[in-house]
Amino acid sequence: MDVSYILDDLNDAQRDAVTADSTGTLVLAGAGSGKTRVLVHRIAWKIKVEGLSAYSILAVTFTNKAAREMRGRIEALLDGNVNHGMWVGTFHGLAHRLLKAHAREAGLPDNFQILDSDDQLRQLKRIHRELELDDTRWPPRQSQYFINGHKDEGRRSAHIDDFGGDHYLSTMLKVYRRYEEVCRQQGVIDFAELLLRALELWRDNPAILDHYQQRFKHVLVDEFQDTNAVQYAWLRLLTSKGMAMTAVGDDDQSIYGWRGARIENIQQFSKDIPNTQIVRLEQNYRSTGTILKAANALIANNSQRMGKELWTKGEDGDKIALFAAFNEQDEARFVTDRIDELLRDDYRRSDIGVLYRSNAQSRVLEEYLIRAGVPYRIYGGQRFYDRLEIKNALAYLRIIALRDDDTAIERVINTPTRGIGNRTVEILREYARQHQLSLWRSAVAIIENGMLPARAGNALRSFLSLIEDLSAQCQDLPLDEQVSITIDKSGLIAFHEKEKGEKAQARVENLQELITAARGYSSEDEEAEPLRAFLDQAALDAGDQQADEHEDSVQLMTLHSAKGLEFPAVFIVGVEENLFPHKMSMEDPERLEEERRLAYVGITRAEQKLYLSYAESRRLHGQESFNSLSRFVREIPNELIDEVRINNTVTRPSSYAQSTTTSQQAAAASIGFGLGQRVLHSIFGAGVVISFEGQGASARVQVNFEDEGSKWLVLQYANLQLL
DNA sequence: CTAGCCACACTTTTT
DNA sequence: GTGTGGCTAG
Repeated sequence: MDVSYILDDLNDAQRDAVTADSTGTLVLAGAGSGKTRVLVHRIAWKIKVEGLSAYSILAVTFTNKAAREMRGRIEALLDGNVNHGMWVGTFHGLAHRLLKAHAREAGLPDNFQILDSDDQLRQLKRIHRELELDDTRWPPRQSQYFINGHKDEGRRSAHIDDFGGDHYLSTMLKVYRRYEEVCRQQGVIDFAELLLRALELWRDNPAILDHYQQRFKHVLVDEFQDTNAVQYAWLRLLTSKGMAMTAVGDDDQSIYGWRGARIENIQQFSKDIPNTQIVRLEQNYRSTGTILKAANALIANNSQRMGKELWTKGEDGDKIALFAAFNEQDEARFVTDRIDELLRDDYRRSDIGVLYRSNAQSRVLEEYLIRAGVPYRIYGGQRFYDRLEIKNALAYLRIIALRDDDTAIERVINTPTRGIGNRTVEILREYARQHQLSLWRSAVAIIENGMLPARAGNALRSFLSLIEDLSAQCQDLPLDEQVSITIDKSGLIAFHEKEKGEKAQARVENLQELITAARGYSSEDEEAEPLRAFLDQAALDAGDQQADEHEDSVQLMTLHSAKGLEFPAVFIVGVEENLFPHKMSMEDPERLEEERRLAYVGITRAEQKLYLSYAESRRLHGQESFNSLSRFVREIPNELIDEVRINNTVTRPSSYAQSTTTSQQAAAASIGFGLGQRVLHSIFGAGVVISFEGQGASARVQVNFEDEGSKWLVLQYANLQLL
């Protein structure tokens, strides 16, 4: 059999990775080095050459998009049917599949529902109210972060020590315990729970684990640097009897530490698995030599790397353009002007990516792009199935599928408003709590008992019959008609139509789009009831296909969402201290390194042209601030950078003390300090002013002290002396 | 119970 | 600048 097509067109390192015969194979795949290709070809190699059955292969990714792409490419490389029986999916999707198959053993009801982060937060808000916690002192978001953080590490409330009643910990624990209880009662599980339960399912049921261990002989993991503790433990458990595992990842592109990703898992891998072969993919097929040199130089400032240096056979290409903007408007103008120039040079709009650190930065860019008549698309942002109107529609469908879905009832019992106010819902909740019933059953009981005032009772009764009517009408109809009837009869369409503003129309359109999505939906699992399957899929898939627009447009996105993408021309805007690296991440060296990896991700998105820009003065959240050029730019060798000179603005990127512009000078004069000014503080000693913001009494300066590191000081109280 | 007003906060995001 | 949530008047 001719299998040369599997290895042709691969470089030596890629071939090593594809054909490696070790128990553990760790592929350190640099940006643009053909990572997915290696994964797909390795699967083909295992099947076609080593004779492994597709049935015994498990491939795990983080996003549905990556899973889809992998499946598509496997099909393209092998003939369509060969991959039948192969498990390819996201961690969460596979966990869901396992739990559906073994719900009882996992301690879950057969019809358990997934609680997405939005519903989780709403639930926590309710718990906070129930426990009479003051929202300002105890923000529900914090509880959410606390709970998810611990679950990502595999800890349930019972595993956490409150150190003898520490106030913060014991309060958080109280919330965590109550949350676990409510979830159990309602038969819902959140995203972190999905993974944790799947792990416990295997850990506590040796027979089930054994079944999957017999089956999966080779496990492949994509974006391995993003795995958290539970995901890694799950993989280890599955492969603990010496099955092969291939992990593909890049420690330099680990940017999700804040949501539980453990970069250490990469180092751990070769320690845990005897006979691990490490393959480095360093040849880059994406970017010019200049861009790669910049990326290499930047990332070399991080400690504790596995070590890797990108190179290309291609040309050095253009230098990196650096523009010092006067303010964020000037920066946006620079970006739009250059985009115009690129478009004149026959770049397509979709060839251009504009990346920023935080979402708030997109507004000004959008204004200027609109003014210049350049179509753009904001990539990422709110997902289709997360939109308010879509979640409302799905809530109705969920109630139709299962009356006892409390989360869904809470969401739409008074949306659109129908006279069921807080008081009535409170009575319902109380009744439900006391009698251990779902909200739906409580509502039925309360009406029968006549426990409500006439008006509220009528309102509630009409809600119940609305659902019953809807349910009866939807019986046996095709999925899209069920959706169509539901959004119409529930009054959601009318509700959103009469909302004011442009948003109203978009919301109605999204609801129409949901019908289209339902029409196009077909479950892989033909046994499952279509509505149920559709709802599960909606919970696990962001549905960004729906949000796709097809007009050729410039792509705007955060640096995080740019990971995995590439563009012939890339702009990275706002390369300023305090913004990028973000001020929330500057104190902690590990988080600073993660910011640097984010910069590395950004730079390596560019194929040919890279533009960096920063603003000497920036208005963000209504506050004006003055920041210096990002340290990340200063870590790029000078000879790779071309300073753009426009309007007599000349900048020297390599030092803090830059030429100042009039506005900065004026602001500096008004508070008495400029960037680079040496000052003396009575306690902290000598330091240098590295940025400042605000005016008058609220003016603050950031000083980098020689001994104490950098601190923000309120000017009024700091008593700084000029040196 | 609802609507309208004001205060407040605000990194990054997938499932 | 924008969205969310709490409070108050009708």
